[in-house]
Amino acid sequence: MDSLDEIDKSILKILQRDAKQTTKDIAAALNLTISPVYERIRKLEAQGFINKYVAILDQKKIGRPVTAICQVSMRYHNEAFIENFVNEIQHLEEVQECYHMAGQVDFLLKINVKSLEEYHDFVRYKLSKIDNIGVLNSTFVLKEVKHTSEFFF
Amino acid sequence: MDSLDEIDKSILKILQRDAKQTTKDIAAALNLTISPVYERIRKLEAQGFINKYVAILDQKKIGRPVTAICQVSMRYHNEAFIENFVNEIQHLEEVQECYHMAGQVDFLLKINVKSLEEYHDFVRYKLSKIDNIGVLNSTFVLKEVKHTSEFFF
DNA sequence: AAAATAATCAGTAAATATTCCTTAAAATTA
DNA sequence: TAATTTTAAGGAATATTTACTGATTATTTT
Repeated sequence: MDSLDEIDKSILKILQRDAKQTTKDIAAALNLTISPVYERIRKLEAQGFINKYVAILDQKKIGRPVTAICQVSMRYHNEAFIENFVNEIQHLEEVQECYHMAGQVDFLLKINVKSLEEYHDFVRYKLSKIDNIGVLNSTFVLKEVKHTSEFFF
Repeated sequence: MDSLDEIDKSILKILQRDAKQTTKDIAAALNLTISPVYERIRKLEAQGFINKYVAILDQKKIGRPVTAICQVSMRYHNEAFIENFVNEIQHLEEVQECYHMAGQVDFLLKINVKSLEEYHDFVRYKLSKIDNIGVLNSTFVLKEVKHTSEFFF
């Protein structure tokens, strides 16, 4: 089947915080031996509960301290324009997140760059080049109060 | 020193996509032996370029398909109220991201929940309970167009 | 050009991941 | 209820990776 019991949830909780924990460590934390924990993790991967394992970098340390939120509305709401926009966004490396929204604004984007100048270049030479963009509204993050990739259980 | 050369950047690029690649694999991709790659990774961790390694779960598969963007403005902009808000947010598991913003609105939050009903409960019984909240505006994600934790180089 | 420093290579012991088989528990069915 | 099937857990053996060492080569500094 495809549902999570309490042990599965505990494993996911741990791996969401620290994927470098060894099977041994996790087993010890859950009062189990290595084998069942190992098999459960492989199963969670195979069933698609776990998508991937990634390294999380330090935004400031790597020299990309500027985060902007950009809200975009399309001029016309044709499927072709929407599809084009969605496609173009995939190729823009500065865009970390992009959501098609309900409400006033069509898309909300989270953009990460080195500086305000780089943000300017991004908007002017990349984002604005996409066809059929109507309103485009940028605000900047003063402080990252919280940021996690964890889902709670 | 504390700056990244091209090899470091390549390593970080790889680890941001797939942290389960072995040192051997990465070494092969970069035409190096295991040792230098191994040492560089340890150094990148020690110097704080890499913060952590995490498992990324499948939002829908784990049954949490609703994402909301919630924009919050405070009634009064006292330091004490701000600090309190920031503190309270840390404890709310539904909040995946929270940014203190420049512009019209004080805070932008990304909330993840099981259902609209759960979102209602979150707003009514958790978020609204925080002192000094003025305006509170929610919009919902119709479609996640793009979402990555990668920083580009 | 010589000296000092840093990075890389190659090899090895220890730890971890992986496989396979056995046992126990739970659920299903006769 | 007992027998059967299914599922999860445990244990032991093997493969792989990690962590570390010392020697060698490249690079930088003076």
